[in-house]
Amino acid sequence: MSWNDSVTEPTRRPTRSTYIPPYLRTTTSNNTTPFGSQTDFSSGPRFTAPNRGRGHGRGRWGQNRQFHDRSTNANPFDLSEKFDELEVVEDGNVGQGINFDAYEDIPVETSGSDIPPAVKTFAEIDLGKALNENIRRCKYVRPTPVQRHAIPIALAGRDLMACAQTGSGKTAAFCFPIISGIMRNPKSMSVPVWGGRGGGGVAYPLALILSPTRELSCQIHEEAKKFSYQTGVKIVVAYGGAPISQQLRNLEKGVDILVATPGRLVDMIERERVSLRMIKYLALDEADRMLDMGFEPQIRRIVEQMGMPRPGPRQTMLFSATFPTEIQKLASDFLSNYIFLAVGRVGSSTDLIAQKVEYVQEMDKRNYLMSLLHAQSANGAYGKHALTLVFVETKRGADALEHWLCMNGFPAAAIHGDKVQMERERALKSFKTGVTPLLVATDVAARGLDIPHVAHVVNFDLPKDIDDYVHRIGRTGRAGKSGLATAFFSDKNMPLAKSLVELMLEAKQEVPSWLTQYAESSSAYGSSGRGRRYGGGKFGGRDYRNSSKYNSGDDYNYTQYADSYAVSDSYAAATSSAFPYDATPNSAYYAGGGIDSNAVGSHGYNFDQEGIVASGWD
DNA sequence: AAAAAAT
Repeated sequence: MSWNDSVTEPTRRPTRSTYIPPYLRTTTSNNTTPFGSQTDFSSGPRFTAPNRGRGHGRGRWGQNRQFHDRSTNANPFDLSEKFDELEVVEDGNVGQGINFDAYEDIPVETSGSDIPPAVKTFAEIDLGKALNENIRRCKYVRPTPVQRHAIPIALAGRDLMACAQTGSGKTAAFCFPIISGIMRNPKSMSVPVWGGRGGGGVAYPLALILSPTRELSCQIHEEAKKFSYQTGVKIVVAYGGAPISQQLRNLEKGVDILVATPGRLVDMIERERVSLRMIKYLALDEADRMLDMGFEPQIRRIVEQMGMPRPGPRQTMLFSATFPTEIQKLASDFLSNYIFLAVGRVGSSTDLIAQKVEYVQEMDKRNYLMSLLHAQSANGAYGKHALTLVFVETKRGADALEHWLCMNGFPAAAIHGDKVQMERERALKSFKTGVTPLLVATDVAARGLDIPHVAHVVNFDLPKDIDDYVHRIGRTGRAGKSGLATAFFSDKNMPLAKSLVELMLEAKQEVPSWLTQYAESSSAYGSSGRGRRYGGGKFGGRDYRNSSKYNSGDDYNYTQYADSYAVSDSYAAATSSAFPYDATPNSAYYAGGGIDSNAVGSHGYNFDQEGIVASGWD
């Protein structure tokens, strides 16, 4: 079945309010650069037009063109922040650092009608030459489990609600099909928006990717640029806190995929600089977050009231590591005959993250953290190769703890929503580069951010919601590497006890007996997060449509099975461009320079569970 | 109750 059978072919983008230079009105399908050869720009009617407008008029075309070329053709695979002594692994050695065992028998649940079968290799999917080349450049050898299932579904034009563990390659799972789909319809590909009198024209992106934080949008943009290198597919990012002018200029150069945070996008739509009329692909990253109480009205407005095509003509993909039932119900408004996909233990952390919970009184938290950091430091598990991310509850608390840590000789940065964007980015960068191997963060950093070398996540203040906990600890243990998560549990956290215990049991973690007792007594309050999963260690039943009161459909398939991945055939985790450090063997993480679990707390930790590399753990 | 997201 061809693409066009299942999805309405987009018409040519409107030209009423945009001017498309004649030489761009027909593009060939195999252009490897967005504009074809440079000679196209050596002459032509566009240069004969007088300068006008705001100085971005026709006379600037040549300059814009050059600038654009430089920005899009710059090789995105160069890693500016690569740590010196680590090298990108060569082809053939990829996978060396992956904990293959952890991905054996990974549970997979799919439900919905006519589910396209999963693939085992990228070669089985025809993503096209340019994308295949980029997959090679990214050193992705095999698709990750979520990619194996999600990509065929997306390529078949189907709507998708996908749950996959943190750090399992979700970004690529929705980017590849979008880029591939856009390339299959070269006629619809974007051309520069004509900057007319009174300020710019309207950009008509074909795909929209929304995410809940600015930093995450940036990260998705960076990833997507790698995936779309030399495909001619143009990707622009738009988010708040940065001058809108440059973002608007980027839009004028043409946009196929717009990555955005909601507020700035709405602003641009209201300014009539972006139209959603031509959107064919919509992806919500961290979809449950996007649809929770604070965000939902804004997202609903964007998706339902700002000119975007309806589900059906539009293909919608929702991704998250967690998907509460109530949110699934909300999300189904945006979807049409969708497939539900869950890879890994839904809403659980990966087995790669060792979770510890310490009982610490509020007043003792700082001292406890200090001793923990000293122990790490003495163990060599502190520094730019072993970053520690500390989550706190409030913005004020983040500033206070950052200050206190610095005063006590631990260079820390802090990131939260009260900082201006430049400070936020500076904090993140100094953390990533190891200038400050400590980052104190609010939930702004809880989701999606991929920071290599986060060896330890400390929940200085535990979140109220177990899902937030899942996302927070997911900042470590990424791309098949193991990590450590330590939580400071105080009396305030009683309501979380039950769901925390359930989660830890599901992840085969050792649960302290005091916590089990708390969980049992707190269950009297009837509170278990939203009380919906982690029960009985059984997997499945996550698609709310499968609960009996919803399941009345006839042509409805429900599949629950364990994907068996032979060890040697296991996946090469998302690799080098995004995660340039996979050459580091897992064991080395704990054996040298890593966290020795016995060194980080007052109690000896005796982990002996699957999924954790034994070395260093005794 | 907090956090995030436009100016």
